[in-house]
Amino acid sequence: MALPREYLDQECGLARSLEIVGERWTLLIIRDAFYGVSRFSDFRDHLGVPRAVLTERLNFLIDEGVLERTAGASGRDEYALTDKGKRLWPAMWALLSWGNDFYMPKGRKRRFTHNGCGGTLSADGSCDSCGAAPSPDELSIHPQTGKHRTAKVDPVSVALRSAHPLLTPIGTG
Amino acid sequence: MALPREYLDQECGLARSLEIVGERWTLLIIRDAFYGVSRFSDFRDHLGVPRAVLTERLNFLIDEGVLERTAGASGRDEYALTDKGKRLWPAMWALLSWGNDFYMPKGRKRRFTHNGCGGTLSADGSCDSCGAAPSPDELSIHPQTGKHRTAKVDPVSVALRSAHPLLTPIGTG
DNA sequence: CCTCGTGGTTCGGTGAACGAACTTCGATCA
DNA sequence: TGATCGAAGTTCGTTCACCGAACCACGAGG
Repeated sequence: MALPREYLDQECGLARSLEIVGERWTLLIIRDAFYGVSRFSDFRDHLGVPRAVLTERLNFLIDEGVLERTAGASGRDEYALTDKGKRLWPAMWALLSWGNDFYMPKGRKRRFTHNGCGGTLSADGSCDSCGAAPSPDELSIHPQTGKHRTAKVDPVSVALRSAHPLLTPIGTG
Repeated sequence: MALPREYLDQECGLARSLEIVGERWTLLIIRDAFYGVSRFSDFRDHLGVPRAVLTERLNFLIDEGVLERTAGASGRDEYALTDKGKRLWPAMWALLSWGNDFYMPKGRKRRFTHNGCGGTLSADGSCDSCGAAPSPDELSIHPQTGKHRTAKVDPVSVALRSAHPLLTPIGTG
């Protein structure tokens, strides 16, 4: 298997999860999919992951039903989260939020807002305005307010410098 | 660094989190710490992780302030989660819950209950009885109801076959 | 027909993880 | 006192996943 050398006989949902999304790069690929990245070369350019690894991860996630591949317009493959994949949002947000709290300086955090009411997503995943726990398709991501250390020029980095709803394909050209 | 070969210039809380807890075994070690595992040999026997890797992970997590080491009674080292480590609980639970939903058969899931009211922890991290979102020190873990495929005999596996509050050292003798 | 971009595959090198053997140290036992 | 034991590592040779660079097949555009 392409698993991270399985976590043998750990009879626990966490071990099962880590066998699917616990390998290097996998959660960053899924994060980018939430951000609206859909094309092989965009994942590749934004993350800097080796092609062979990206190929393997995408195929594995498709096999597991986390992503699905469709032949997009102009023949280019497109990758998108399935419902099962979208249900990784709470885990994504919890990890992202913990990293924000302990490792990101104030001005460098990306902000997520609730589309309906305009509130900001707080650490526990609820909207600080209406109190609901929005699903990812009700959220938008906002660029960091601080200066960028290294101004990356790949289409995804550029697109993420303006506000953008989650799960909506990023304009790449 | 002992990092998983850093996720370079990903200016994102998720990438930062993964540099701390994204390496193989790390989240399982933290899970066991939530379950009350505190001694080197118990982590080792329960997880089956190589000694050298366990040494490295524990030291790294201590350096990062996720765990702390204390000289326990009888001279044995003891490891416990810090407050920073405990704040990984929402991420832990979200991943565990996703794995439960998609990969664990009904009878094999461990149940978590809210100590005060006796309610069961639901997928979104709230108590299905009182509606609160309990912190880990308000929770207890309950054994799986189904038959065990392989009856492991290490002290931690044995202890987890009966109900036990989280973050409370497991009796190992 | 030639060129370019996309989405790969192949390949040699490197570093991390693996299991087994060995070491150190304090407590226990004869 | 000397022998034994277990806990917590360290060392070591092998294996395996990840890495970057090069190569390849295909379709679109000129």
